[in-house]
Amino acid sequence: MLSLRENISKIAVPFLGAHPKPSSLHHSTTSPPPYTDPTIIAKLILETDNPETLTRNFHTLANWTPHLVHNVLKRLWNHGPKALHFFNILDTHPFYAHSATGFDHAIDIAARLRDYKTVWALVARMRSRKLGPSPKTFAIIAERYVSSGKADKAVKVFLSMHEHGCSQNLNSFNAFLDVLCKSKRAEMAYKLFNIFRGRFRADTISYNIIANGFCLKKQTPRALEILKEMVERGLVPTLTTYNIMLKGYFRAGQIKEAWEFFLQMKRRKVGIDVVTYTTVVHGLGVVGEVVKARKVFDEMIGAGVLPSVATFNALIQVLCKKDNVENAVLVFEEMLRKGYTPNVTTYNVVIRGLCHAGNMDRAIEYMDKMKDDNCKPIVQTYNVVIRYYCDDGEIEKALEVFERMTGGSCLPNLDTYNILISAMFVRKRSDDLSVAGKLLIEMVDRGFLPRKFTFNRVLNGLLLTGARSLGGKLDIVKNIKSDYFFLSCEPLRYLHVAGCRWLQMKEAKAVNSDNKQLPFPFCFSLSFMQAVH
DNA sequence: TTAGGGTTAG
Repeated sequence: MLSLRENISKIAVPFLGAHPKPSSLHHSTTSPPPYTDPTIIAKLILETDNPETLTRNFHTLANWTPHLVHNVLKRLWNHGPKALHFFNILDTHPFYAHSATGFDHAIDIAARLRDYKTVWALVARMRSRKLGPSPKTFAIIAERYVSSGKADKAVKVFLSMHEHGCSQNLNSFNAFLDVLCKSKRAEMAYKLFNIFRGRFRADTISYNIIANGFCLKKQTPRALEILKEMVERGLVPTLTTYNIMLKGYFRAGQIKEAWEFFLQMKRRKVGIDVVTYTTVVHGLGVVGEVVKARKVFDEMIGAGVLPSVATFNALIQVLCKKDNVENAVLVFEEMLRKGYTPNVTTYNVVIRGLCHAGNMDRAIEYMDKMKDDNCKPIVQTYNVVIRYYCDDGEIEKALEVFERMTGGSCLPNLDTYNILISAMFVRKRSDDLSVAGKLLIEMVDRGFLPRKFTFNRVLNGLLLTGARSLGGKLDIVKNIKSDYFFLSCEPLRYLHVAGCRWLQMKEAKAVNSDNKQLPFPFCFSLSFMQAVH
């Protein structure tokens, strides 16, 4: 039966539950002792439910460094609540004091959880310790606001930077424009740009950012206008400017224009570089011009520009997509022969190609081979393999890979949960549905907000199989008379009223007609339901 | 985390 990682063997950690014994600390000279290994520390945090134990152990350790803390937080990225817990434990450490980078990291995590109260509390704490906040801090906060649909809020954040003791300058202005542009808000960025370009003395970089923003939206004519304006103001385009435009044409599907632009760049001797070539190889490849892409790839060496790993990745990817995986593997091997070291992206591309060709076993082989090149599968690697197993109906194998993920200390992300939960509905087995329920609980625990669709599906599935409770954490109460369901999946509560929709309730309190709080599970009065609205 | 090239899916 599926254990869903409940039975993962506990790793031996020397300081778990007791003070470290000095004699046992230096048993290994080849690998670093466990208490300096961020992976082992992250595992310990994930597996320890007792906060006092963690606090005691972490406070007795004296070897914390910003670098170590950073690496631990990185590994806990997909478990926001635990990451913040860890940050808070060290914040009260008798000797260790968090660095500015540590604060930025924690702020990023809190913002991703949309816990803005914590975000601003951290900003205040940072300031009181004279660690910032820096322009970087505000770029992080702005980015999170924009990506959760609060662009206006992001603008306010930028404009209020100085109130938090952080000065605005051209760099922070550009960084902020870039945040807006990368989130497809080029129009808004351009408006702001027009208001402030005089005050901050907008430069080529500012214009490049805006032009790239329009290119990301496939609005190449707009991008060109911006660049024209730039030249009229006496600023000189750089190679980056041209590369932005080139990529923009390819992205917008204007292949003829892109090719013409590339030829122009060569003719005008703007000093095309490896980025230019990589853009062309990739751009031609994705529209199926594989032969031409390969020709450009071969041409660059003659032109004295060496391909980078990214160039190989581009070629390998397009061969996988528009040609044949075997040819892609040949390029992968060619790359090795030439002395290049593949990176995670290289492996991800090859693995995806193999999966797509139905060659799952070889995909797994490549996943195992990654460690030869000193890289480890990342969450995207696992997601690809899990997705293809699910598509093939190999649910057990998908779950095996999922379990292996945690064993390799890689935390699942929102995609992973969405892929797996969807897959739990194909076989229509009640066992699968309870796995879906457990996955749902787990993702909520880890700070991911499931879509209503996901919630509906899981709940309806469980109702169909007659399940009413999953270990007390996910409970369903059905009131036949008024036809509503209640689902509690702490810390979220969803209420389904008369088949309408799920309402998410945050910090909602259930009360009866005497305004007395009811214990869970309970039945609602109608007035309460309206109050929830 | 001051700009451009590789992973993800239509």
